[in-house]
Amino acid sequence: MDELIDILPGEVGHDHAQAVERVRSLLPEDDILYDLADLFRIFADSTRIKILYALYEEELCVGAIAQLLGMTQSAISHQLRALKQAKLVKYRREGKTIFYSLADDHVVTILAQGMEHIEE
Amino acid sequence: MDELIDILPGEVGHDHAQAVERVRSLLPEDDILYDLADLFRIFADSTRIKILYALYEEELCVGAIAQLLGMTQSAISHQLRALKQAKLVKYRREGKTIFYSLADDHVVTILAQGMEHIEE
DNA sequence: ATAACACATGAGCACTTGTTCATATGACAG
DNA sequence: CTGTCATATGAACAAGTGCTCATGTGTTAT
Repeated sequence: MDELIDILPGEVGHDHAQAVERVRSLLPEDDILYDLADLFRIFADSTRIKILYALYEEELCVGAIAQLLGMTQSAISHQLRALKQAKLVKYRREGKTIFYSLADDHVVTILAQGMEHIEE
Repeated sequence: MDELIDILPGEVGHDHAQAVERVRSLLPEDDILYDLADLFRIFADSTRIKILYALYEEELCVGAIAQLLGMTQSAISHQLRALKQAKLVKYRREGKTIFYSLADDHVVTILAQGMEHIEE
C-alpha cells in the first residue's frame, strides 16, 4: 500500500533501504535540527566566541567589550543582539550602561567541549 | 613607561581600563579562538547536523546518506569533506564503497549540549 | 582494456553573513 | 527642553557558504 519514496533521478546507485529506513526513523524532527544548526551558527564566529569568553570571566558593558576586542561599539552591539536572541547572554541596565553576562551553563559546557576537540 | 593603548577614534566613551585589562589577560590566544569558531562553523549547517546524527546511529556510506537526506551524492560528499577535515568523522573503504562514522565522542557531547540548550 | 559503479573535486552562482556608516533610542544632567 | 553619553538599529557592501553541474579518481567486473 505504501508509495515508494521518490529517489533523485540518476543520483543514488543501488539502494540502501534497510539502513536508510532505520536511521530515518531515529532522526530528530527537521525543525529541531534546524534550530540546532542555528544555535551553533552563533558560536561560528570568532568575535562572538571572544565575547562569550570575556563574559565568562566577568560581566561587562558594551563599551568595555568594544575596547577589549578593539572593535566598534556598533559591531559589538550587533553581535550582542544575536547572542541575546539565541538566549546565550542576558543583560541588566544600570543608568545609561547595560551590563551583559552569560545566560546559562550550556554556553560554558559547549565552549569547553569544543576546546577539548581542537586540543586533541 | 607604558605606551597607552590606542583607542578607536571617537568610538569608546570613557574607558573601562581595569576590567578590560583583567579580562584581556585571561582570554585564550586568538589563534585558538579562531580554531574554535571554525569548529563550530561545521556544526552550523543543518545538512551536516543531519549527517552527524545519522552517523551517530549507524555507520553509513555516501549513497545511503544522500538517499536518507534526499540530496545529491555530490552535495553530501562536499559536506563529508568538511566533516573529515574537522576530524569529526572518519572513514573506511570496502571495495568501491566508503563507510563513514563519527570520529570521537566530542561530537555527541557537543550535539547533546546544544540540544539541551534549545529544549530549555 | 573497457565499462560500470561509488565517490571526490573544481568552478560557478545564489544566498547568507559581519562589518561599517549614519542615524535612532533611551537615560541622565543641567 | 537641550545636550550628552551609552547603546541599538537599518541599509549597504565585501567576503564567505552550500548547492549544482560537469568532470575526475579509484575500484571491481567482464
